[in-house]
Amino acid sequence: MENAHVPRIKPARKQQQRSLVTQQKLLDAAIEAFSENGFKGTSTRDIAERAGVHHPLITYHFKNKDRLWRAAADHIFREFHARLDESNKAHAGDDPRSRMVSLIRTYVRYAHRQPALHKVLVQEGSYPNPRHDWLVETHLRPLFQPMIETIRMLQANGVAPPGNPALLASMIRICAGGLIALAQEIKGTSGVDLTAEDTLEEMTDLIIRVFLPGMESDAA
Amino acid sequence: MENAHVPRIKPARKQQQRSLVTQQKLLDAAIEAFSENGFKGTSTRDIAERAGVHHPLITYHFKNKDRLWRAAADHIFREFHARLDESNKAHAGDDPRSRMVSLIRTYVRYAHRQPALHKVLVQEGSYPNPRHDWLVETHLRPLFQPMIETIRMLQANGVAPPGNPALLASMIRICAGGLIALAQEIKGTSGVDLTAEDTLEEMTDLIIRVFLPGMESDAA
DNA sequence: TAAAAATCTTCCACACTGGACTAATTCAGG
DNA sequence: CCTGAATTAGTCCAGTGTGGAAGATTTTTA
Repeated sequence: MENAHVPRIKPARKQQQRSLVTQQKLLDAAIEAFSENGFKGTSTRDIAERAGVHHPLITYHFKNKDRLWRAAADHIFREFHARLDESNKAHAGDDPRSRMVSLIRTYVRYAHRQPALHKVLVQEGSYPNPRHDWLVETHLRPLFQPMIETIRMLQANGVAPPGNPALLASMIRICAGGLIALAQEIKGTSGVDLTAEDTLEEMTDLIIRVFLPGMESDAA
Repeated sequence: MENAHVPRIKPARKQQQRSLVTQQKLLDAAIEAFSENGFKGTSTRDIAERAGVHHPLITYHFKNKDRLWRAAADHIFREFHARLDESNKAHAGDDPRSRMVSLIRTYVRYAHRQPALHKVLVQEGSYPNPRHDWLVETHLRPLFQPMIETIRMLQANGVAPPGNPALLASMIRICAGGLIALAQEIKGTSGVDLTAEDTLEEMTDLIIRVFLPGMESDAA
């Protein structure tokens, strides 16, 4: 059969279902492993084993360890970003303070479900390296700039305490994500179990009380 | 200082000076390396190279990688504890709020000089492991119990906001240490440079304003 | 159905790991 | 200034790490 008509340059076959499953398993395993042991401390064999697949599949699907790391980080942050957008849309009409409160709640909820969100950051942020730079450029800065603006507005309204808004934003973030990431340690030192839903709620309320002490003196 | 590693039997001869130097170099290098890449991610060869000594010397001076890690962590926390004691002694007569403020300042100052104080904690606290358990038992709990008590007192005085004192204490700590550990990232996302003295000062003041908003209504 | 693409499995080369072991050097104490 | 313990240098090893080659297998498409 010679159908030598227009030779399609790339037929582009569709990706198979099993491939997606394998990739997802590898991503999940990678997130877990990297968040525990950092980039250097994690072996591709460990990841493959956690995922229950043969380790050369990492090369096939993600090229190498570095790209797998980026894919994993990307996965986490995209997912988080999606939650954030949902939250923003749902509370678009609220007053600034309520919007901030929703943002904090969304953050806490996601950090609880996916502690790697913060762990990976700390693991890679401990020293200068290209992965961290990439993370800052691609995800962190876009996420934080709006938050800083919101804080600035809340300060103008007298809801948030005065001071460098970037610092304040970082504090809020680290109080939520950082504490959840250190849940193990906090349990050990003080008995407070941050994996429990009600303790999390308590923590969220405390963050709000501390960082947004002003009334929602909504006037504008 | 504890040099219980070397002489297994009777020290028929006293430890040589150069040995102490080597140990110190190894400890410093180990702190740096472990805080960057975690326990798993750090090779003894890397540590030896940073220290400028041959790697089998680690075996000679510290027996193995695990003991070197413990010695390094011990070094950091003992030093920190010493600073804390100084501070406590110097401000023993002050009112509770002033004592807390001094404690925060001491903490920030040391975390700035030795960021590994917090980095090592996060690196090892990311997943359950014997080193972390040891750290909690040996250093963290003894450090934190008094702090929680102080917070409780400040809450009674109306200086600190109400809420779980253990959570509040953890937040204060992580706002100081965690932010300093993430200085790299914060610089990248918001341009705020937490390695600069005056920015640090700003951060400290902000922490105090946020977490100890009440007047020092000293009455007792 | 059969060829071709996509996916998976089995292997290999080579670097790095923690630790053991011995030889060489330095230095404290007589 | 000699002697031997303390310390350091130099090698080695068995195990594990990474990345990739090449072949086997499954799925898609024609």
